[in-house]
Amino acid sequence: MSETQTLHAAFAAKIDAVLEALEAEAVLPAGVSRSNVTVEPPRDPSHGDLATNAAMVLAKQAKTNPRALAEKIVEKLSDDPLIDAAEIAGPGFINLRLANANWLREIGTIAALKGDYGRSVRGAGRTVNVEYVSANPTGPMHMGHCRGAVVGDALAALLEYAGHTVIREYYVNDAGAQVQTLARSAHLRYREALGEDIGEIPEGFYPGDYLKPVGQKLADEFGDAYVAAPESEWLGLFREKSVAAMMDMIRADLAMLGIHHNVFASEAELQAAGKPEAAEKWLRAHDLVYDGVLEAPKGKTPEDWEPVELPLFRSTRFGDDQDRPIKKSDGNWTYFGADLAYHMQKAEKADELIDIWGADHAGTVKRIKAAVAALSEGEGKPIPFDVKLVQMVQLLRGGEPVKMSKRSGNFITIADMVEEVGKDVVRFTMLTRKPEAQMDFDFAKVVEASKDNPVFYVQYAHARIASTRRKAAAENIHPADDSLDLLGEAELALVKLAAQFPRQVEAAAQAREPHRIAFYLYDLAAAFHAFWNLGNDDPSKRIILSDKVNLTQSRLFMADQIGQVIRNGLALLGVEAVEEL
RNA sequence: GCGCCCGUAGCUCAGCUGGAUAGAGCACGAGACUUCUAAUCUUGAGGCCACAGGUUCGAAUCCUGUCGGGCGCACCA
Repeated sequence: MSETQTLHAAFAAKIDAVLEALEAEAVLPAGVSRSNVTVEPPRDPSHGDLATNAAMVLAKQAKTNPRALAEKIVEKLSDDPLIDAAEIAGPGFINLRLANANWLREIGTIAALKGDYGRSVRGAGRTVNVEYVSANPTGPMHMGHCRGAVVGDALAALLEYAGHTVIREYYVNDAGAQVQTLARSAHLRYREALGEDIGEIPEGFYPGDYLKPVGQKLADEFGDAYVAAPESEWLGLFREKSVAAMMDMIRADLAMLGIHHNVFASEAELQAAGKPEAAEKWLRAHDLVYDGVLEAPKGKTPEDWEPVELPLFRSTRFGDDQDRPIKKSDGNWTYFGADLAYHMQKAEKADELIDIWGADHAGTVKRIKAAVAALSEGEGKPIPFDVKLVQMVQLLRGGEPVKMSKRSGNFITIADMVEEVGKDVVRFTMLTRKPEAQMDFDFAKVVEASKDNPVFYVQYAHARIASTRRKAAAENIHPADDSLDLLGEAELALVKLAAQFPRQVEAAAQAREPHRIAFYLYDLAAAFHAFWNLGNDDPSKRIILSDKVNLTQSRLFMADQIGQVIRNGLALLGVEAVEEL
């Protein structure tokens, strides 16, 4: 065990070694799968510090009963000096009571590892591409994008912390009809900037004021050169310029949330490089694309529906309800056709792909998963691919829904939100709910400085620790670790919870669920507040005791490490750890 | 009609990929401020985990069906 191995890692390894040994003794069959074995703190603390289900999970494979197997495991653990007691309980749990030295040592481990306490190598450097946001470059970021942006960003940070190499990617849909509309809308604003009265923005154009500066810039750059020119002369140019302007705006919006992507992948470039053609060719060669006619949609048949022959991808082979067109009848690629090629492109540089989508795209998950399965399995290296859907957020203000109208360009933007309630509130609130459940976001509630608001609660715990340190420093007492053995049960209980952080990181990363970190931090903060308040009833339990310098130094040192864990967790969520409120 | 997500305390939500007696916050009842920040804490009450079957040593968790809520169901993105 190295100096800086976390307690969690050490005991997981210990159990693993025992099982390995039992395998060598043929108590367990060779090559038995240990993936279901867990080592974790039991819910009920009276059951000890750690519990493992190893005996129950492996009993069947070992052709014995759980308790008999548990005895063999306990036998190997009982002479370990770091374990005070190993007991078999219930149906075959093994409960471990750890020597206090473990926890005192863990305080030192946190202090030594600092910002790296909780960092894991579990990901083994495997490259994961997380694609998130990918909002169309036709306007500012609005609320609909916010949750996916925050969840994707926190997930990326979490995976990185868990030992993966992470590519944060944004797919820029700069090739479809929507960006042509953008270009035409920008052309209107361009004429407006040159003094023309354009009146009401017509139906079918983007009406938002955010295009005015774009028009002005185009006017400054090109004068009146394109006012009367045919569309063919300016459409491409204006598209490029206005998309670039939109992306600048989007990047600025994302920066307000603390989000920065590594890669902005252009759909137009993807198409210019002939990637969709290459994908189609490959799929046709493997009989996964054929020319066929779609059935009329069931339930409601559109009036203008007519059967047309199109190149179809056999997504039904992979569980989709219908084969899906990759090209439109006008010869352009469908969104799906290009997206399929795009995923192939992402897979070239990653071992694993994750997409974060809004729930309104749920209907297209099957086809894209089918496509990735087809492309990667066909090439003999299946790429794990996951689409995480984030559900809708309903905006409220004092319980009343906030009205928005997309048509008039009147919607709540991310910039509005961050300005009103702050980045930390937006991020933390979005992360204190599992993404697949719908959520309400009430402007009135999230800014309340305590009640329904976990952000302040967690930050307050961190601020209290900082304030205590300042207060002690004024008395010339500073944190020190040379007499940690003065710490009692109350402190150790807190340390035990903090020691769970590395395990929480691994579990959250494996499940791809950053919200678990938020809930864990809430629990840790609650434990700290409770610890703090012990000093109200019993002054000897206060952290600062002027007449007991050694104990004070130790408590300060311990508290600092709790603060460190809170900082590490908040960093994963992209939330500031403040020194005072 | 079909697909996906959700349904856990009065309300808002967790529940660690199937574990031991299902947990927090708010609200409600009872308490703790000459303080290291009471922006906090202690304590009580509150549950047929939507419903019905199934899988097994064991289910809130997995499977099937029913009911209820949300989202989607073009060659749109």
